[in-house]
Amino acid sequence: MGDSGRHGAKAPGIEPAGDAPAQTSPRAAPRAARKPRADSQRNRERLLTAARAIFAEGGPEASLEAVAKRAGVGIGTLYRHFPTRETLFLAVYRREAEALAALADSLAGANDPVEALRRWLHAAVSMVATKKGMVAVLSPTLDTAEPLFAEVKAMLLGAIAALVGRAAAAGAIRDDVPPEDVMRALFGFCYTVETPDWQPAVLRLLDVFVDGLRLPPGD
Amino acid sequence: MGDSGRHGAKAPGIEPAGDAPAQTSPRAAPRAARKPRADSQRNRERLLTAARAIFAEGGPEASLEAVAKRAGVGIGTLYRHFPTRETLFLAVYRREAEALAALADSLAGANDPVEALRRWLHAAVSMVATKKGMVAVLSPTLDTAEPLFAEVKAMLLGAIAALVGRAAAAGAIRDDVPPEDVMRALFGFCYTVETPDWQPAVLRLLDVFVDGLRLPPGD
DNA sequence: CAATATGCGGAGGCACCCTCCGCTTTTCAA
DNA sequence: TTGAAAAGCGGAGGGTGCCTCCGCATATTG
Repeated sequence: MGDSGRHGAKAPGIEPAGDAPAQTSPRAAPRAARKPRADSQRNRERLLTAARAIFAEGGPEASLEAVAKRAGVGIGTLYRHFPTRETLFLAVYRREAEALAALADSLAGANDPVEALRRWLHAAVSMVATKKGMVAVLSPTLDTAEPLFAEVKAMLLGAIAALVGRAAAAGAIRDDVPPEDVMRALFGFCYTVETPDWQPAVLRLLDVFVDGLRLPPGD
Repeated sequence: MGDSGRHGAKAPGIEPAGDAPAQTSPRAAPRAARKPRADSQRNRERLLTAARAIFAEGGPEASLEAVAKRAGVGIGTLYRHFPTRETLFLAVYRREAEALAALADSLAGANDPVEALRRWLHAAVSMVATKKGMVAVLSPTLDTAEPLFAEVKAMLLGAIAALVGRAAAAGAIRDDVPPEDVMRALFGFCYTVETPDWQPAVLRLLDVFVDGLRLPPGD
């Protein structure tokens, strides 16, 4: 903890190659925003690919220097693109969260809302299956108010809330279990993923859990 | 990964101050086994106390050098008593597992076996509550065949198996959920413990889960 | 009290984290 | 096309933690 926040004001990471507002130069500075350098984008891509691979096999604690080496760039480059380990995680796993959110949308019109919830949870598990790091990354930060992850968390939470809400509105499941709890259950079940045969076990647990949510159809 | 297992043959840790068979000296070696040195025992105790405190606040990744410093001993002493981080964890948390096993025994005679299971799970949670490290320590190694933890794992698994077995035998819950799964659920729910209000949430989830295990009382 | 087994402590080698800054490459205006 | 400056690159370096090794101190024993 020495003198931090010195260079942070200048360029704390690079925009995700999206919509830069292109601040019109305020003074005698160069006219407009420059085009991002080609090598920068390329390196960013290589880092993401490398990180995905390294995290997949080494878990989320894997060495960042290994990521840089695998990407064929210097460690400094890695840190410039992704100032923290978390930034890198986020970039790697955001895509997965988007896919899950989309799936929830497509399940929104299902006939049996409980079955839809169950199916979504199963899908979430198999999505996690190939990205061993994802759970370990998201779980601890699920509630740490880490602003970076707010977006991913919100996407998943939104998906769950929609599914749970529909089922509860239909009177098919109890309505006193907040979506946060369902997410906690999902990630929790997936936590010990190192086991042989973990996947069927987790699916079974999820089924039990969903059964526990059900209400008798009568009412 | 260099030359390991060099000094391990000599004294890989110190006996837990229990029943040393006192190998009668085979050759012209000193007469009998010596009494363990007093400072050794004292240091071991101080290390355990320090570790409990450090792990409780810093999680299981906390610095072992911090533990040694807090205990007022050198880092070498720590490693002599507990050759690996896991050894230290084990020593710190074995006591908790024993308490849980005892509780399971005392619940063995309950009238309502499902309620007994539910109560035990709740108790496990509040036991974990004060030892934030315990779950994080046990979960990843639950199935890693880490021989050191086999004992603790077996204790907990035995407790769960007894409770689940009784309930299943009584026809009160489904019988196709192995005790390993229940343990996985328990630890999984507890995984994200950093949240405000995590405890009521976890208890709620466990209730839902137990409900999911139930079978209709008919049959 | 002397002898010796036993345990102590921390220096030191290694890996990783993250920052900082001189040099190279790319972009853009003229 | 060209040259200057912005943008980015790479890795040295300081810090921390892990774990080992070994000379020194001390408890135990006769």
